[in-house]
Amino acid sequence: MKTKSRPPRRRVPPQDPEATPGERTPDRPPPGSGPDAAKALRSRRARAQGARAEGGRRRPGPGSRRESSVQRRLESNERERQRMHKLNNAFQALREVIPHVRADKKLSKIETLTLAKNYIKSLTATILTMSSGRLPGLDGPVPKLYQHYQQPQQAARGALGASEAPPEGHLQKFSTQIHSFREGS
DNA sequence: TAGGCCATCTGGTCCT
DNA sequence: AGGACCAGATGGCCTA
Repeated sequence: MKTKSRPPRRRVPPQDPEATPGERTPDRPPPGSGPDAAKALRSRRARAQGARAEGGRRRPGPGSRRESSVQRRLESNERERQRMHKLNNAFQALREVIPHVRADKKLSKIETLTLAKNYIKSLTATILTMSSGRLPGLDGPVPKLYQHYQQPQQAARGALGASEAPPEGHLQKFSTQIHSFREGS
C-alpha cells in the first residue's frame, strides 16, 4: 500500500563535484540542432571528458580556477534543486484542485497531469453544454474565463481558495474517467 | 526481488 | 556572462 506519506528524502551526501560522473552521458541527440551543432557538441564532449579524466588528480589550490568552477557547480545544483522544488509545489497545488478517487493515495506526477487534462476537458464540455455550444462571455470584450487563465502564478503559489474548489455537480463523467485511468485503461 | 516513482546531480542548450 | 531549462544517469524508497 502506498497509504503512508513518504518522509522527505534527503538525497545521499551531496555529491562531490570532483568525483567525476564518469560514463554518465551517452550520446543523446542534441535537442534542436543540425549536423554542425552535433559535431560541435561531440568535440566539446570529448574535450570535457578528457579534462575530467585527467583533472581528477590535481588538487585545486585555494582560489584556483578549479575550485571556483566547483563552487559554481554547487551553486548551480542549488538553483536546480530550488527550481525542482517550485515545480513540485506546482504539482502539489494541482493535486489539490483536481478531484480524485482514493484521496488517501498521493497522485503521481503523470497521474496528476493526466487527470488534470481530463478534468479540464470535462469541465469544458460541461460549460459548452450549459451555454448551448458557445463559451460564455465570448461575445464580450475579454472572456472572464480566459482572464482567469492568465494568472498561472496564482495557482503555482497554491493561492486557490476553498471557494474556488471545483463544483461537485458536474463531475460524473470525470469520475468515470478517473476510474478507467485507475484501472490502467 | 522487480518495477515504479522520485530527488538529485550533471552537462548541454537556450534565453535575457 | 549567468541563470533557466532540459534530459540522461544514478541510486534510494516503497509496494506488490
